Amino acid sequence: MSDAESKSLNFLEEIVEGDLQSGKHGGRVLTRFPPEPNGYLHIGHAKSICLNFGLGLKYGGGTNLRFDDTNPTKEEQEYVDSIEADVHWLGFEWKARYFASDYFQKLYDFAEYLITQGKAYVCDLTDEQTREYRGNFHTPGKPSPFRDRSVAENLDLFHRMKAGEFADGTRVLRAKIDVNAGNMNLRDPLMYRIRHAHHHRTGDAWCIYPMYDFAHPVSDAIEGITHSICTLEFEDHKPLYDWFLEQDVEAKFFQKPLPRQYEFARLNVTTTMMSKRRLLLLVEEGHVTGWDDPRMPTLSGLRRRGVTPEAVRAFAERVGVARRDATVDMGLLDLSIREDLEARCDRRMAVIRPLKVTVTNLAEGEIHWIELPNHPDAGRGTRKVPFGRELYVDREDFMEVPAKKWFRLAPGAEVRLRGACYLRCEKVVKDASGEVVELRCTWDPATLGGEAPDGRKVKGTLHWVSATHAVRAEVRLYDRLFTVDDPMDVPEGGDWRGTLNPASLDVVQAALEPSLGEAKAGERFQFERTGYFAVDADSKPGALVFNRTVGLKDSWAKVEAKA
RNA sequence: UGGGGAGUAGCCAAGUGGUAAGGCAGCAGGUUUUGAUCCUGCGUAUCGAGGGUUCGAAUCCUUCCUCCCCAACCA
Repeated sequence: MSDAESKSLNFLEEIVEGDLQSGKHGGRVLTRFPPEPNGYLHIGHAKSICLNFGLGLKYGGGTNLRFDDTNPTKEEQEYVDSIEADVHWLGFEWKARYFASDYFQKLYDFAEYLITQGKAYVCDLTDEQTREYRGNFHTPGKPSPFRDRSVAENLDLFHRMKAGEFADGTRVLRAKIDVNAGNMNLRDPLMYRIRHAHHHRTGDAWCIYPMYDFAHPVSDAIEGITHSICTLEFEDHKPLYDWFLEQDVEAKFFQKPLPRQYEFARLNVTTTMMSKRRLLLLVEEGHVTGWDDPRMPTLSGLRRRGVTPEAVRAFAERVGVARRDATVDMGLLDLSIREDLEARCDRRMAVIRPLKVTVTNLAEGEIHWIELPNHPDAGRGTRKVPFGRELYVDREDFMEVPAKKWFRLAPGAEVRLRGACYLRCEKVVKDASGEVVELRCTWDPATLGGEAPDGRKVKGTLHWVSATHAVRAEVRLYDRLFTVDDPMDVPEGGDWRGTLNPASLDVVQAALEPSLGEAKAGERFQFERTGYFAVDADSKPGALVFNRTVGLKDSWAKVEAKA
């Protein structure tokens, strides 16, 4: 990173630094990450987490994890657990963990206060009528016939709502603001609705639940949040956020200065989607194996694929923070992953699609154990790899009619087998259907180790595995989940599911060098010339399973594409 | 036809009146027993468009255009 880049602050950092300088919050910085526990965290949330926790860390403050659990019909403990695990995995520690439901009593007390101030009223309109009265962008709203109930009546009704006297949907508590406001959020928004539902934390203690717009600012204020950061779509909720907090005119509920909301653009990434609802559909309809399917943009999916938290954080850093809608190329995530894995992974040889090679001038049973470095950087140790008469190379590394600039195996061509020797293809064996099933080759014993004493050069170096020593493993080759940049951009009447990539998963039986036989779930390797792979949770000794985390950059593919 | 945002190279993104950072992608080389990594070089971006203010504008004013969000008893 250059100096110029490291010095430029994003607009939120500028705001925080400005507040720090003016002493607005007495030098305090407290942010919060407020997920609703109704789904798994995805890469878009990662941006928000890195932003919120990053600000807390950078300015010596902290960040609260607060579950926004105000809707009992959608939220579950399972999601609470996964979210906590994901935040920890990403590498962040919250200063405190709260639930909006921790504040149900305080919220209720404040609502009661607003009623006594004539700022809130109980409304008996049905949801349909409420919508009608609210009007739309072009027509002003009409005041609810219940708008002018007396404080005493409102108080009584509100108490009885809480006591469970009324059925779901029969009454709501509304803020009395402005039924004609251009900002629809201000047309007497709902504060409470009746829901005789079991809440994952408060059980059956409540049958009225606060709405987000009421609960969120109040929760922020209770916790003493200084900067409440959310995404752009909440921008026109800000007047409401401020309105609620400003109604505490006697300062009986909150301490000043009040928290302030700031918005940034949410993250979009090509060839995937962040909609929790649609992600859920992918799971439910079986397009993926679960929330942690390695093709999912969820943190649990990325983790299972073998992505490290460091890579995700680096990605979030690169993506930046601004207020304009943006869609980042998935390639940027790939790059961040490769960059991280390049340094940390030991190298191994694995043949993804085995093609048999017989070294005809090598005696049966003659084995050379070759010592190979674990990493280009010295000091990372070595391991031994057996070289014998029967080998496998990747089918992709052989071309019967070589293309221009093809450096790999072809009839008569000589290549290097990584760490072993020079090898020349003498004969191609095909089966009845014409498919190439074996290459008969000769090696040059003088090149043992991989270099020719006579100085002759070879352009291609191939990975290989001894067939007699190979460890078999299932390898899951993952690719983009969708075939188009924006899966939602489908023609009229089309279904986004139609853009799902039918080849997003390719399962193959690979042949690995024997040292990989001991690989444990979670371990990561670079399979030389192929990509980065992680041992899947499904993996067992004797039945190994590897996930392709990301492929290596492939400049041959580019040459080929241009031809 | 209401309210709120945003428009800087293919994708992100700095810049806040003094004459356009950086990253990614792309292109061209070099090193290389991974066509990986690494290294070097390469961009005149009508700063959405027009008009204006100014010695000077991506930055100020003005008109216009385009895109995004808002009419859940969701968050």
